[in-house]
Amino acid sequence: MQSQDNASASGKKTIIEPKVLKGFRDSLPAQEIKKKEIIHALERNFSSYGFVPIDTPVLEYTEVLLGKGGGETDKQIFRFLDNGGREVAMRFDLTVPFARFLALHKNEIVFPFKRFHINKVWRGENPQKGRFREFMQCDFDIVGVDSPSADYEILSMMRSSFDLLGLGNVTFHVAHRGLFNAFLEHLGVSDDSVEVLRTVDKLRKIGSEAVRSQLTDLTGSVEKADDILAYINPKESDGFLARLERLSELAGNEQEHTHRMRTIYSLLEAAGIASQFVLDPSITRGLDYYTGIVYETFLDDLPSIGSVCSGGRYNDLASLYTKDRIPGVGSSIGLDRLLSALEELGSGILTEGSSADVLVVVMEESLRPWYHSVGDALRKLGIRCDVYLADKKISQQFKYAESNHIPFALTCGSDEHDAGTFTLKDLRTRETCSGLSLQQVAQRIRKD
RNA sequence: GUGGAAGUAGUUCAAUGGUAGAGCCCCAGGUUGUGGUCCUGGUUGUUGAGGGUUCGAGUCCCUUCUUCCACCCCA
Repeated sequence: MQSQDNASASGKKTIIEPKVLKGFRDSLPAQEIKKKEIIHALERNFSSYGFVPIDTPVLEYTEVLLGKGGGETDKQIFRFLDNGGREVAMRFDLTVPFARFLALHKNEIVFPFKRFHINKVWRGENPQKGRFREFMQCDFDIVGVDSPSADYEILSMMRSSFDLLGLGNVTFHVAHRGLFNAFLEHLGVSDDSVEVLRTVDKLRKIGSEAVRSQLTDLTGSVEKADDILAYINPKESDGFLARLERLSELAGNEQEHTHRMRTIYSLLEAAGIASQFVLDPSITRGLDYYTGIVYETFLDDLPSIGSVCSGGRYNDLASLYTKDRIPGVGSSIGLDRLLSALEELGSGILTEGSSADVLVVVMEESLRPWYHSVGDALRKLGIRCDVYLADKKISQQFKYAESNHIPFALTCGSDEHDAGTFTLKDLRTRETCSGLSLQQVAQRIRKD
């Protein structure tokens, strides 16, 4: 604003186009308030399980993020030389930095260690529906212990998280990577296991027939392709345990992983939440570091959006950075995708994002000091209070409140000032109540 | 990275190759010790950007950017 004079003095001012980068976006208050609400709800839930928050730097050494292999040119990560000539990269997930974090701080951490991490990550891939170059990820993991209890607790926390977001209609599809690998070994195709896993992972997307032909190409055998399809397509009628037994048989009566899954399931049953968990052997997760249980989460009311929370057990994640073996199990919520799902489903959890509980209307400019003191008094009573800051007509002030979804207005003039009473107006019903004390005002607002 | 569609006011959309418009929003004013109606007036555009064809381009052609959709990929 101040620069306008300078600009006119020097003729035309050059305007810089206020654009944002491809795949990046601003978040306006209406959006940001909702996002923060979700995050707070999740944080409260995680804390209630004894999880603690951590953070890691946005930038890491490129070699740390890419790992030793680092051969793949496709890695779509933001990387550059910093001013000191260091090769740096922006984190593309929260898991790899966490592994580095564990290796570095393993002696300062008490295991089992339960942490959550909600923050932004960056990937340079092409943006499309629900996929951006900058997005929020929400990770929660238990490391330092390889037990069914830990596996169960992550699942339990996933369920309670969706429940408290008003998304009770979710189904968790779980499988076991170790069991699947045992099956592939039994079948004699373990050499191609990574490719097979990736192909199987596409089942939901490209369908049975396409997967079958791809598997045939991959294994060079129609029989083997059909065997794999038989593994990943369980009978509809079978329940969790019946499916598990069948998978175990197909894997040559595999015992260890089968037993683990049985134990996890019994924990889910004991908690009374087993019905929301489906054994779905087609879930593999494309990532190759998973070794145990893996899972993806689908909204029953909006399956088209895909998985909104996925993860699994990895028993050698930190091995890139330390000789110590640090087992872990964790899960990750795609917050942006979840938020768009909540909006599409019209979830009641998302309020309209009010900036304050009450607006103190400035009826008379001369009373402005008093209005400010009333605001302070209400804040001390725990009320979010907005005192109108400009010199505008009352109608404008009401419009301001409406635009910001502020539910109440305090409309007091000299009469109230002299009498020491307050008039509160409910802006939604337009009901006005006069002669209130400040405590009564706070009480009415709180009751809302 | 590959392919398809689309970009016009803050927003939603118009405009046979012939002067860029409307609704909503926004702003100012009128009326009112308390805003939803009403009245008056007003702002808003390098038609995403750059080039070309044409007497003339929002419209046709090329390039580029962005968005959306699909593929690839998803550590």
